[in-house]
Amino acid sequence: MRAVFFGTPEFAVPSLNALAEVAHVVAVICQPDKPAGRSLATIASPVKRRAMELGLPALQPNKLRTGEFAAWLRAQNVDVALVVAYGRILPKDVLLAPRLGCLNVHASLLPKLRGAAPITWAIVRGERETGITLMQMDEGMDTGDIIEQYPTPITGHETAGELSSRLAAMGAQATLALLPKYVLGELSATPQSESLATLAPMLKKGDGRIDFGKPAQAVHNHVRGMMPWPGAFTAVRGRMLKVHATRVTDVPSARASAVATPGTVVLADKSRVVVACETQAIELVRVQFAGKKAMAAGDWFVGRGVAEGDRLQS
RNA sequence: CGCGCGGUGGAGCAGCCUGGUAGCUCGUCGGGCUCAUAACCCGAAGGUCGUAGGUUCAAAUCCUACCCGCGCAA
Repeated sequence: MRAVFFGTPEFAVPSLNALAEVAHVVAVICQPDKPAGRSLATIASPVKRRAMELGLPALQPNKLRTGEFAAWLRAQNVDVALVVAYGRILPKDVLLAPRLGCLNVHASLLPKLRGAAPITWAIVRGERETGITLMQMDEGMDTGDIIEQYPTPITGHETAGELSSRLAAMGAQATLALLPKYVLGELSATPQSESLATLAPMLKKGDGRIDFGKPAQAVHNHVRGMMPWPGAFTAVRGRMLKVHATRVTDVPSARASAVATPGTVVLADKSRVVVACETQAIELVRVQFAGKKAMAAGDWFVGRGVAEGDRLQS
């Protein structure tokens, strides 16, 4: 089997490894390197680095819609293209270039959570189950016919980063198990049911801001979902505060009578810091100020950076 | 040269501007108290103040260079 791989971030690396095992990978296509990091140094994407390790040629076209790229792809004479978190919409001529079209590993149980950030939104919305879907790509945003799905439960404490690792591994398993069969024509595909579709839009600046006006469970889901990127945050005493880990709890009965406007610190001692939410309360387990390292809530209190009655600005 | 912050006993911080005995809240260890407590009381150990130079009678504090950690932005 001859194939090409489209992908860019860490999530796609296991699938690239899997593809390299079951196919002759003619080329790896990823997004152009961009300046990143504190010094604005340009760093190669995880997929590009892995491609180089595997000795595979990496391409980083700036534009796919010129017709030029599709022509090049047709000339490669591949059976199939595997697309995993490439980060760009493929035009029709590219989709049709491989003999059997393009397949996509998507990190949700389609038609739920179509879009760029399915893992984050699965956690933020409190889904109990998610998974990966192998599908035939069409021109829509994650609207293609489904070949196979692998479900997995979402535990109550895992972050988007942790779930992402698990799903990336599942994507690799799917590639390993299903791609050869697909190329042999042994698998069929089923259209998605449009009525069940939901969206998982790309994360924007500020999506990480915490709203304590929601139930504690929702705040907890938000914090887990935004971890490690873009990170959940709020502000205390005029300083930006990242929230790394939380725990749903109740406002201690002794304090229940206190003013518990959402966002108010209702308990702060050397062991924990608890903030009122719309219902119940959220214990801030690990936090971080701009320019500082992450610290346990107890250390935050011991250093006198927080006290009962402080307000966190949602 | 993208912007900014920080590196002080094990932890989180103050002190630096206006050089001159190492401070605060915890933790640890020993002892005491209590039916009890992530409680309280008494005592103790533990620090080359990131590194290297410089200025000075004297540097955590002022100057220079470098190393490390981090936030924003991308």
